[in-house]
Amino acid sequence: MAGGRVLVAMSGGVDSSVAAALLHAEGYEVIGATMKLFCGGEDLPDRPCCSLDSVNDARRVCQQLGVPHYVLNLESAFGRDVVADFVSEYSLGRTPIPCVRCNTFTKFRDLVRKADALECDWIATGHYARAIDGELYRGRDHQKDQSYFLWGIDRAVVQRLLLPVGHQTKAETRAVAHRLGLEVIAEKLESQDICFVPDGDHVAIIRRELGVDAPALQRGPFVLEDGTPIGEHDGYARFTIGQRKGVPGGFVAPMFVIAIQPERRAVVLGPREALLGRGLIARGMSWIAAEPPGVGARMEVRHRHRAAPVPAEIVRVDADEIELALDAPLSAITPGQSLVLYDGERVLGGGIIESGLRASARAALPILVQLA
RNA sequence: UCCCCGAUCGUCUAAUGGCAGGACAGCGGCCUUUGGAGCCGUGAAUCGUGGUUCGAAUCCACGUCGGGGAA
Repeated sequence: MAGGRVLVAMSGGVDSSVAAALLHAEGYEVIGATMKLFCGGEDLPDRPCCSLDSVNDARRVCQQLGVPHYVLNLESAFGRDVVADFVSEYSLGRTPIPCVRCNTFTKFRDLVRKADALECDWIATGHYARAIDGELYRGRDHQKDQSYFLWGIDRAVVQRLLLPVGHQTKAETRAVAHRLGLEVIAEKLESQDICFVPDGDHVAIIRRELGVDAPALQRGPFVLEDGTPIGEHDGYARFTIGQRKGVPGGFVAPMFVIAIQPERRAVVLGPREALLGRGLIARGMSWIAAEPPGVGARMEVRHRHRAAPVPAEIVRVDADEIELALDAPLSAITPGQSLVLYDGERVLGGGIIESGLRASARAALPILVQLA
């Protein structure tokens, strides 16, 4: 039976509540903490994430467990490290993952400092991933695996990380919640959307932060790869690589966004095959593995959440940047999204995708285009 | 001012006298701690007015709009 004091980041949802309950049952001295990330002081409407309901749910779970519960204000740091970056990336025509920034900077850096102040030995969350002997692994339930979002955690933090629900499935987590009498939160819905953009309208955040005159929100051309204009869009911040929704129709086959050119406010369209890439470059690498891989190393990589890992080889790597050659082409390699490298179940590290290396037109094609 | 050519879902287009069909976009659902994608489902059109015909998107007349043409 393990022991020690653990700070559990509690959102008020099922996963983190069960994490706290499991650790408490195992004999840890649990302290619950709910982060306040973006409300107070602003005139924003109700926000699910740090709404009173969420804080109250977390508090009620802590009361039920008989453990202390704190609300920690990380609002200014979150605004700087997550929201500002989010807006900045979109204005560059890239597609950020705020959850990754939140994990890297807010949850597993700033919150850890709070844990230190409270003299905690451990830090815990409700993520579906596993931390074992200072290494990070995918969640046992690959359908729920959230390791993709966790590559930026400092190696030293992984060594004191506890992720109890990562060893079970979502259904098991709910079952545990019922068994432990946490009826308050046992059947809460999965969180969705970005926490500070509850209605899914990320453009509204950009507008709020940069104003209606921001270039990313102005009209601009839809063009084909050869430059042929085929219409207008209402702002390139509304698009991401691989997107089909909102693209003009009338072509023989579906058209997708294959590039965004902020300098011309252009959204470039092309057929599905044009999305394929045989390699990619990523920056801002963070290594969790004890021994980061070098040139020639083979591994599996994921270039987006819920994508199956695919085999790849390191072509070039330096302190900050890495270039990979993929065994088979990947679709829609998107600047701003995360690249995560795996050795089987183990997370080696990750970075931010800078660019995809286009599959050659010839290599790309036993392609379809039906419609006789 | 005359002569040609053209006009079908939001878009691109099938149907040449016999139930207006498809693709893309849209909308809804599933999936999902980013954004997407994917899958399932669904609404949507014959430029107008007359005429011929058992029956008109289709043939005829006039009109409207668009493109082209030496008065």
